[in-house]
Amino acid sequence: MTATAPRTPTKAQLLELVAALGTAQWQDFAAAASRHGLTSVQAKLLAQLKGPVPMRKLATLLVCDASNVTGIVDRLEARGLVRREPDPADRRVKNVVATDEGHETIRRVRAEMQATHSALDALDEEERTTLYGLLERLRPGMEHRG
Amino acid sequence: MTATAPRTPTKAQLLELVAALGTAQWQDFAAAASRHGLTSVQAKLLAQLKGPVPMRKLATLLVCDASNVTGIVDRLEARGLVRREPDPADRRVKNVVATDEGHETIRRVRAEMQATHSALDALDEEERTTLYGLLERLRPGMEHRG
DNA sequence: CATTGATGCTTGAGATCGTCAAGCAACTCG
DNA sequence: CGAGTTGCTTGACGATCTCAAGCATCAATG
Repeated sequence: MTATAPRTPTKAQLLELVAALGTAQWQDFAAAASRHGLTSVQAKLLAQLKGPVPMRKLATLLVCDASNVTGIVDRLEARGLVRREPDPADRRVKNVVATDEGHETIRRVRAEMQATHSALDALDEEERTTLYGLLERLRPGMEHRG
Repeated sequence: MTATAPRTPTKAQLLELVAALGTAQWQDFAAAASRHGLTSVQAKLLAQLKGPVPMRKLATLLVCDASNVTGIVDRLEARGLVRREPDPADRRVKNVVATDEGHETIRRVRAEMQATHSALDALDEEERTTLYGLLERLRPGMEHRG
């Protein structure tokens, strides 16, 4: 133990740091979205639309009530960023699809997350690989509470 | 160099993973807060109160308008979790202080973040140290946009 | 001391977010 | 067909958030 032996952080410290970074990234996202006239929630919904997604599925992904999704999609649709399309297999279902403008907008929001990008740029390839591996190990425990 | 060489993730993949974990942790926090009748924002404000904090400072910490803090503190105060105290040095300022019940409540919320805790438990000491070090390197870039 | 300007907090208006209860349409199964 | 379930919307209501306006206090200046 000479040069490279940082003390082991307590779980509380680690938790606090993870929380701080999560918050910082969310603020970064919210600010980028805001520059395009979107709220964080609207941008988050838009970010789910790689393809057609039923309203119900969106409620699950955003962890909120289905009735809430109705309003958010209403506003996005009014601005021409998404469309509601009938589902050919089930007439109850409405699939939400991002328009070209919608895709372009969320692409820009992601690109403009400067704080996050520059933070990640501080790591070299090996560090990113290590970080990715560790975060992947955290994921299972985090998401089975959906 | 033989067994341990996972492919380097793209920056986009890493970004997505960080976002997913941040969201998961936030949901975990919100759920724990909700069990104590608190909204996420109320709990987040409560979490800042290690000591007396002026309203203005809270607005800065929560990255929102000061008028917003007024309402949040109003509701916390109505439930006996915080108090407003006059600042002896500046009569314009009101310092917000957590009551004993307030401290106890936020302590429990933190303790009940099961998904987050069990996720961190999946790492051994060395991994936690490594993760902490990497996340600390990310921090500077993330927060100088406050 | 009086004036001017800045700062801290609150209030009110208005939009969004979020839940719950209720309702309608459509699907499923017996 | 009939009963129960599911998907979506609506309406009511509270919480969050911003902006503009207002009041009290502080700080600086003449």
